[in-house]
Amino acid sequence: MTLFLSTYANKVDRKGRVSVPASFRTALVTQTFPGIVLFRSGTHACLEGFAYATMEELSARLDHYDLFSSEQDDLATAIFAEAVQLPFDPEGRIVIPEHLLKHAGIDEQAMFVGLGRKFQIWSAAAYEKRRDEARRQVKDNKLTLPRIVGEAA
Amino acid sequence: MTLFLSTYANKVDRKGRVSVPASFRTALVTQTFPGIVLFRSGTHACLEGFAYATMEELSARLDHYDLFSSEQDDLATAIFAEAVQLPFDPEGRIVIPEHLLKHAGIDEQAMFVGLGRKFQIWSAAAYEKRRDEARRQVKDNKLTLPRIVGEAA
DNA sequence: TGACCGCCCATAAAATCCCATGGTAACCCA
DNA sequence: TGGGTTACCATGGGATTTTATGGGCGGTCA
Repeated sequence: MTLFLSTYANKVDRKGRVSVPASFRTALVTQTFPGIVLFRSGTHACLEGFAYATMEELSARLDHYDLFSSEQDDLATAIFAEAVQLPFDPEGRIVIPEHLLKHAGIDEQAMFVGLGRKFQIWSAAAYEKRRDEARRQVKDNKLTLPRIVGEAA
Repeated sequence: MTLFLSTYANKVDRKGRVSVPASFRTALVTQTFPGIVLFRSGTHACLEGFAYATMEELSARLDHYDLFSSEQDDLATAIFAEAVQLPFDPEGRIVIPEHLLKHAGIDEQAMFVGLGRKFQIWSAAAYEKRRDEARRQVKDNKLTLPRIVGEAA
Protein backbone atom coordinates (compact mmCIF):
# COMPACT_ATOMS: atom_id res chain seq x y z
CA MET A 1 0.00 0.00 0.00
CA THR A 2 1.23 3.46 -0.83
CA LEU A 3 2.04 5.78 2.04
CA PHE A 4 0.93 9.35 2.53
CA LEU A 5 4.10 11.44 2.59
CA SER A 6 5.05 15.12 2.90
CA THR A 7 2.73 18.11 3.14
CA TYR A 8 0.83 20.14 0.55
CA ALA A 9 -1.01 23.44 0.79
CA ASN A 10 -4.08 23.60 -1.44
CA LYS A 11 -6.71 26.24 -1.82
CA VAL A 12 -10.36 25.98 -0.84
CA ASP A 13 -12.30 27.64 -3.67
CA ARG A 14 -15.51 29.64 -3.50
CA LYS A 15 -17.61 26.51 -3.78
CA GLY A 16 -15.75 24.82 -0.95
CA ARG A 17 -13.79 22.47 -3.20
CA VAL A 18 -10.19 21.42 -2.47
CA SER A 19 -7.86 19.37 -4.62
CA VAL A 20 -6.52 16.31 -2.85
CA PRO A 21 -2.79 16.19 -3.66
CA ALA A 22 -2.14 13.99 -6.68
CA SER A 23 0.32 11.79 -4.81
CA PHE A 24 -2.34 11.10 -2.17
CA ARG A 25 -4.89 10.25 -4.81
CA THR A 26 -2.79 7.42 -6.16
CA ALA A 27 -3.08 5.86 -2.71
CA LEU A 28 -6.84 6.37 -2.75
CA VAL A 29 -8.26 5.69 -6.21
CA THR A 30 -7.34 2.02 -6.18
CA GLN A 31 -9.86 1.56 -3.41
CA THR A 32 -13.42 0.37 -3.75
CA PHE A 33 -14.59 3.86 -2.91
CA PRO A 34 -12.97 6.63 -4.99
CA GLY A 35 -12.60 9.28 -2.32
CA ILE A 36 -11.58 9.75 1.28
CA VAL A 37 -12.96 9.23 4.75
CA LEU A 38 -12.70 12.21 7.10
CA PHE A 39 -13.47 12.92 10.74
CA ARG A 40 -12.46 15.41 13.37
CA SER A 41 -9.39 14.75 15.42
CA GLY A 42 -10.07 14.19 19.10
CA THR A 43 -6.77 15.69 20.19
CA HIS A 44 -5.93 18.44 17.68
CA ALA A 45 -7.69 21.18 15.79
CA CYS A 46 -7.43 19.22 12.58
CA LEU A 47 -9.12 16.52 10.51
CA GLU A 48 -8.08 12.89 10.17
CA GLY A 49 -8.19 11.37 6.68
CA PHE A 50 -8.10 7.75 5.62
CA ALA A 51 -8.59 5.52 2.64
CA TYR A 52 -11.89 3.74 2.83
CA ALA A 53 -10.17 0.36 3.07
CA THR A 54 -8.27 1.50 6.14
CA MET A 55 -11.46 1.97 8.09
CA GLU A 56 -11.80 -1.79 8.33
CA GLU A 57 -8.44 -1.90 10.02
CA LEU A 58 -9.58 0.69 12.53
CA SER A 59 -12.54 -1.49 13.26
CA ALA A 60 -10.22 -4.41 13.92
CA ARG A 61 -8.22 -2.34 16.37
CA LEU A 62 -11.39 -1.46 18.22
CA ASP A 63 -11.91 -5.16 18.85
CA HIS A 64 -9.22 -4.96 21.51
CA TYR A 65 -11.84 -3.42 23.74
CA ASP A 66 -14.85 -5.26 25.09
CA LEU A 67 -17.77 -4.80 22.81
CA PHE A 68 -19.86 -3.09 25.48
CA SER A 69 -17.07 -1.26 27.25
CA SER A 70 -17.32 2.48 27.47
CA GLU A 71 -13.98 2.86 25.68
CA GLN A 72 -15.23 0.91 22.73
CA ASP A 73 -18.42 2.88 22.70
CA ASP A 74 -16.74 6.25 22.98
CA LEU A 75 -14.15 5.56 20.32
CA ALA A 76 -16.64 4.06 17.92
CA THR A 77 -18.88 7.05 18.33
CA ALA A 78 -16.04 9.49 17.86
CA ILE A 79 -14.69 7.73 14.80
CA PHE A 80 -17.35 5.86 12.90
CA ALA A 81 -20.37 7.92 13.78
CA GLU A 82 -18.58 11.16 13.07
CA ALA A 83 -16.89 10.04 9.88
CA VAL A 84 -17.94 11.40 6.51
CA GLN A 85 -17.27 9.79 3.17
CA LEU A 86 -16.17 12.36 0.59
CA PRO A 87 -16.11 11.29 -3.07
CA PHE A 88 -13.74 12.82 -5.61
CA ASP A 89 -15.12 14.98 -8.37
CA PRO A 90 -13.71 14.28 -11.86
CA GLU A 91 -10.73 16.55 -11.09
CA GLY A 92 -9.84 14.85 -7.82
CA ARG A 93 -11.37 17.42 -5.51
CA ILE A 94 -13.52 16.98 -2.42
CA VAL A 95 -15.94 19.24 -0.58
CA ILE A 96 -15.29 19.35 3.15
CA PRO A 97 -18.47 19.90 5.22
CA GLU A 98 -18.81 23.20 6.99
CA HIS A 99 -18.63 21.89 10.56
CA LEU A 100 -15.36 20.10 9.85
CA LEU A 101 -13.78 23.17 8.30
CA LYS A 102 -14.79 25.06 11.39
CA HIS A 103 -13.29 22.51 13.74
CA ALA A 104 -9.96 22.77 11.95
CA GLY A 105 -10.13 26.55 11.59
CA ILE A 106 -9.67 26.28 7.83
CA ASP A 107 -10.74 29.17 5.65
CA GLU A 108 -8.70 29.56 2.45
CA GLN A 109 -5.70 27.30 2.73
CA ALA A 110 -5.88 23.59 3.57
CA MET A 111 -2.65 21.80 4.52
CA PHE A 112 -2.64 18.10 3.65
CA VAL A 113 -0.18 16.39 5.99
CA GLY A 114 0.96 12.87 5.12
CA LEU A 115 1.47 10.57 8.12
CA GLY A 116 2.02 7.19 6.53
CA ARG A 117 -1.22 5.23 6.53
CA LYS A 118 -3.31 8.26 7.32
CA PHE A 119 -3.16 11.97 6.73
CA GLN A 120 -4.40 15.11 8.43
CA ILE A 121 -5.82 18.38 7.17
CA TRP A 122 -4.86 21.60 8.97
CA SER A 123 -5.14 25.31 8.62
CA ALA A 124 -1.79 26.76 7.58
CA ALA A 125 -1.20 28.66 10.82
CA ALA A 126 -2.18 25.82 13.14
CA TYR A 127 -0.04 23.33 11.31
CA GLU A 128 3.08 25.41 11.56
CA LYS A 129 2.77 25.36 15.33
CA ARG A 130 2.02 21.68 15.35
CA ARG A 131 5.04 20.89 13.20
CA ASP A 132 7.39 22.77 15.47
CA GLU A 133 5.91 21.05 18.49
CA ALA A 134 6.34 17.62 16.93
CA ARG A 135 9.96 18.36 16.04
CA ARG A 136 10.62 19.46 19.57
CA GLN A 137 8.92 16.43 21.10
CA VAL A 138 10.94 14.05 19.01
CA LYS A 139 14.18 15.83 19.72
CA ASP A 140 13.77 16.57 23.43
CA ASN A 141 11.87 13.55 24.66
CA LYS A 142 14.01 11.24 22.60
CA LEU A 143 10.92 9.22 21.83
CA THR A 144 11.69 5.59 21.36
CA LEU A 145 12.44 5.88 17.71
CA PRO A 146 12.51 3.00 15.35
CA ARG A 147 16.17 2.23 14.95
CA ILE A 148 16.68 3.60 11.47
CA VAL A 149 15.14 6.92 12.38
CA GLY A 150 17.48 7.14 15.30
CA GLU A 151 20.35 7.17 12.86
CA ALA A 152 18.71 9.82 10.79
CA ALA A 153 17.94 12.25 13.57
CA MET B 1 20.41 -4.52 0.14
CA THR B 2 23.14 -2.59 -1.61
CA LEU B 3 24.90 0.08 0.43
CA PHE B 4 25.49 3.72 -0.40
CA LEU B 5 29.23 4.29 -0.61
CA SER B 6 31.65 7.13 -1.36
CA THR B 7 30.80 10.71 -2.32
CA TYR B 8 29.87 12.36 -5.60
CA ALA B 9 29.53 15.99 -6.63
CA ASN B 10 26.77 16.56 -9.18
CA LYS B 11 25.43 19.70 -10.70
CA VAL B 12 21.99 21.20 -10.11
CA ASP B 13 20.83 22.41 -13.52
CA ARG B 14 18.70 25.41 -14.36
CA LYS B 15 15.50 23.40 -13.88
CA GLY B 16 16.62 22.20 -10.47
CA ARG B 17 17.45 18.69 -11.63
CA VAL B 18 20.33 16.63 -10.21
CA SER B 19 21.60 13.26 -11.31
CA VAL B 20 21.59 10.73 -8.52
CA PRO B 21 24.95 8.91 -8.75
CA ALA B 22 24.59 5.77 -10.83
CA SER B 23 25.97 3.56 -8.08
CA PHE B 24 23.29 4.85 -5.70
CA ARG B 25 20.59 4.22 -8.24
CA THR B 26 21.33 0.53 -8.37
CA ALA B 27 20.46 0.45 -4.68
CA LEU B 28 17.20 2.29 -5.37
CA VAL B 29 15.64 1.11 -8.61
CA THR B 30 14.95 -2.37 -7.35
CA GLN B 31 12.40 -0.87 -5.01
CA THR B 32 8.66 -0.61 -5.53
CA PHE B 33 9.07 3.11 -6.01
CA PRO B 34 11.77 4.18 -8.48
CA GLY B 35 13.20 7.20 -6.71
CA ILE B 36 14.31 8.40 -3.33
CA VAL B 37 12.82 9.75 -0.13
CA LEU B 38 14.40 12.90 1.25
CA PHE B 39 14.08 14.99 4.39
CA ARG B 40 15.88 17.66 6.25
CA SER B 41 18.37 16.62 8.84
CA GLY B 42 17.45 17.72 12.35
CA THR B 43 21.08 18.11 13.35
CA HIS B 44 23.04 19.18 10.28
CA ALA B 45 22.55 21.60 7.41
CA CYS B 46 22.04 18.75 5.00
CA LEU B 47 19.41 16.37 3.61
CA GLU B 48 18.91 12.72 4.49
CA GLY B 49 18.11 10.29 1.71
CA PHE B 50 16.54 6.84 1.90
CA ALA B 51 15.11 4.14 -0.27
CA TYR B 52 11.34 4.05 -0.33
CA ALA B 53 11.40 0.59 1.21
CA THR B 54 12.92 2.13 4.31
CA MET B 55 9.82 4.27 4.73
CA GLU B 56 7.63 1.21 4.53
CA GLU B 57 9.67 -0.35 7.27
CA LEU B 58 9.29 2.75 9.41
CA SER B 59 5.57 2.70 8.86
CA ALA B 60 5.43 -0.90 10.07
CA ARG B 61 7.35 0.03 13.20
CA LEU B 62 5.06 2.92 13.91
CA ASP B 63 2.14 0.53 13.93
CA HIS B 64 3.38 -0.71 17.27
CA TYR B 65 2.16 2.48 18.83
CA ASP B 66 -1.50 3.10 19.49
CA LEU B 67 -3.20 4.92 16.70
CA PHE B 68 -3.95 8.52 17.76
CA SER B 69 -1.47 8.28 20.64
CA SER B 70 0.73 11.32 21.01
CA GLU B 71 3.89 9.29 20.42
CA GLN B 72 2.56 7.95 17.17
CA ASP B 73 1.37 11.35 16.16
CA ASP B 74 4.58 13.18 16.99
CA LEU B 75 6.78 10.66 15.26
CA ALA B 76 4.62 10.47 12.17
CA THR B 77 4.51 14.25 11.92
CA ALA B 78 8.25 14.56 12.37
CA ILE B 79 9.04 11.80 9.90
CA PHE B 80 6.39 11.31 7.25
CA ALA B 81 5.08 14.84 7.04
CA GLU B 82 8.59 16.19 6.57
CA ALA B 83 9.59 13.63 3.97
CA VAL B 84 9.32 14.16 0.24
CA GLN B 85 9.09 11.43 -2.35
CA LEU B 86 11.23 12.23 -5.39
CA PRO B 87 10.83 10.02 -8.45
CA PHE B 88 13.61 9.52 -10.98
CA ASP B 89 13.16 10.96 -14.43
CA PRO B 90 14.14 8.61 -17.28
CA GLU B 91 17.75 9.75 -16.92
CA GLY B 92 17.93 9.06 -13.20
CA ARG B 93 17.62 12.63 -12.01
CA ILE B 94 15.49 14.11 -9.24
CA VAL B 95 14.20 17.60 -8.52
CA ILE B 96 14.86 18.73 -4.97
CA PRO B 97 12.21 21.14 -3.63
CA GLU B 98 13.26 24.71 -3.01
CA HIS B 99 12.89 24.68 0.77
CA LEU B 100 15.14 21.66 1.09
CA LEU B 101 17.84 23.18 -1.09
CA LYS B 102 17.69 26.21 1.13
CA HIS B 103 18.00 24.20 4.32
CA ALA B 104 21.14 22.56 3.00
CA GLY B 105 22.52 25.74 1.46
CA ILE B 106 22.82 24.10 -1.95
CA ASP B 107 22.97 26.25 -5.04
CA GLU B 108 24.97 24.75 -7.91
CA GLN B 109 26.82 21.76 -6.59
CA ALA B 110 25.21 18.91 -4.64
CA MET B 111 27.44 16.46 -2.78
CA PHE B 112 26.00 12.97 -2.46
CA VAL B 113 27.55 11.31 0.57
CA GLY B 114 27.07 7.57 0.96
CA LEU B 115 26.61 6.42 4.56
CA GLY B 116 25.63 2.80 4.19
CA ARG B 117 21.87 2.39 4.47
CA LYS B 118 21.25 6.05 3.99
CA PHE B 119 22.99 8.92 2.27
CA GLN B 120 23.20 12.66 2.72
CA ILE B 121 23.20 15.60 0.35
CA TRP B 122 25.36 18.62 1.20
CA SER B 123 26.56 21.82 -0.33
CA ALA B 124 30.21 21.53 -1.30
CA ALA B 125 31.44 24.04 1.27
CA ALA B 126 29.42 22.68 4.19
CA TYR B 127 30.44 19.13 3.48
CA GLU B 128 34.12 19.89 3.54
CA LYS B 129 33.79 21.21 7.08
CA ARG B 130 31.63 18.32 8.12
CA ARG B 131 34.09 15.77 6.80
CA ASP B 132 36.99 17.31 8.68
CA GLU B 133 34.95 17.44 11.85
CA ALA B 134 33.98 13.78 11.53
CA ARG B 135 37.58 12.77 11.00
CA ARG B 136 38.64 14.70 14.05
CA GLN B 137 35.92 13.15 16.18
CA VAL B 138 36.89 9.67 15.19
CA LYS B 139 40.55 10.34 15.82
CA ASP B 140 40.26 12.19 19.14
CA ASN B 141 37.55 10.08 20.68
CA LYS B 142 38.87 6.90 19.20
CA LEU B 143 35.41 5.94 18.05
CA THR B 144 34.96 2.35 17.02
CA LEU B 145 32.09 0.30 15.68
CA PRO B 146 30.13 -1.86 18.11
CA ARG B 147 29.65 -5.47 17.17
CA ILE B 148 26.30 -6.44 15.78
CA VAL B 149 23.72 -6.92 18.50
CA GLY B 150 22.36 -10.43 18.83
CA GLU B 151 25.16 -12.08 16.92
CA ALA B 152 27.97 -14.03 18.50
CA ALA B 153 31.31 -12.27 18.32
C1' DT C 1 -38.88 27.96 -8.36
C1' DG C 2 -34.75 28.29 -6.25
C1' DA C 3 -30.83 26.47 -3.90
C1' DC C 4 -27.55 23.03 -4.24
C1' DC C 5 -24.86 19.44 -6.15
C1' DG C 6 -22.25 17.02 -9.53
C1' DC C 7 -20.40 17.19 -14.22
C1' DC C 8 -18.00 19.39 -18.04
C1' DC C 9 -14.79 22.53 -19.97
C1' DA C 10 -10.98 26.12 -19.86
C1' DT C 11 -6.38 27.77 -18.42
C1' DA C 12 -1.88 28.70 -16.56
C1' DA C 13 1.84 26.93 -14.24
C1' DA C 14 4.53 23.22 -13.09
C1' DA C 15 6.14 18.64 -13.56
C1' DT C 16 7.62 15.04 -16.69
C1' DC C 17 9.10 12.94 -20.87
C1' DC C 18 11.96 12.59 -24.89
C1' DC C 19 15.90 13.36 -27.52
C1' DA C 20 20.62 15.26 -28.07
C1' DT C 21 25.54 15.93 -26.63
C1' DG C 22 30.11 15.64 -24.71
C1' DG C 23 33.17 13.56 -21.81
C1' DT C 24 35.20 9.65 -19.55
C1' DA C 25 36.24 5.20 -18.53
C1' DA C 26 36.17 0.47 -19.90
C1' DC C 27 37.00 -2.71 -23.49
C1' DC C 28 38.91 -4.96 -27.48
C1' DC C 29 42.03 -6.42 -30.73
C1' DA C 30 45.91 -6.46 -33.27
C1' DT D 1 51.07 -1.71 -25.53
C1' DG D 2 48.68 1.51 -28.01
C1' DG D 3 45.01 3.09 -30.61
C1' DG D 4 40.55 2.98 -31.64
C1' DT D 5 35.88 1.93 -30.38
C1' DT D 6 32.10 1.24 -27.47
C1' DA D 7 29.23 1.89 -23.44
C1' DC D 8 27.77 4.54 -19.82
C1' DC D 9 26.96 8.59 -17.44
C1' DA D 10 26.15 13.47 -16.35
C1' DT D 11 24.09 17.30 -18.47
C1' DG D 12 21.14 20.43 -21.50
C1' DG D 13 16.93 21.97 -23.69
C1' DG D 14 12.46 21.63 -26.20
C1' DA D 15 7.98 19.45 -26.25
C1' DT D 16 4.23 17.26 -23.97
C1' DT D 17 1.38 16.08 -20.08
C1' DT D 18 -0.35 16.63 -15.45
C1' DT D 19 -2.13 19.38 -11.80
C1' DA D 20 -4.35 22.85 -9.34
C1' DT D 21 -7.77 26.08 -9.88
C1' DG D 22 -11.72 28.71 -11.83
C1' DG D 23 -16.22 29.16 -13.89
C1' DG D 24 -20.53 27.62 -16.26
C1' DC D 25 -24.43 24.47 -17.12
C1' DG D 26 -27.97 21.24 -16.26
C1' DG D 27 -30.37 18.19 -13.26
C1' DT D 28 -32.54 17.23 -8.81
C1' DC D 29 -34.89 17.67 -4.75
C1' DA D 30 -37.44 20.18 -1.58
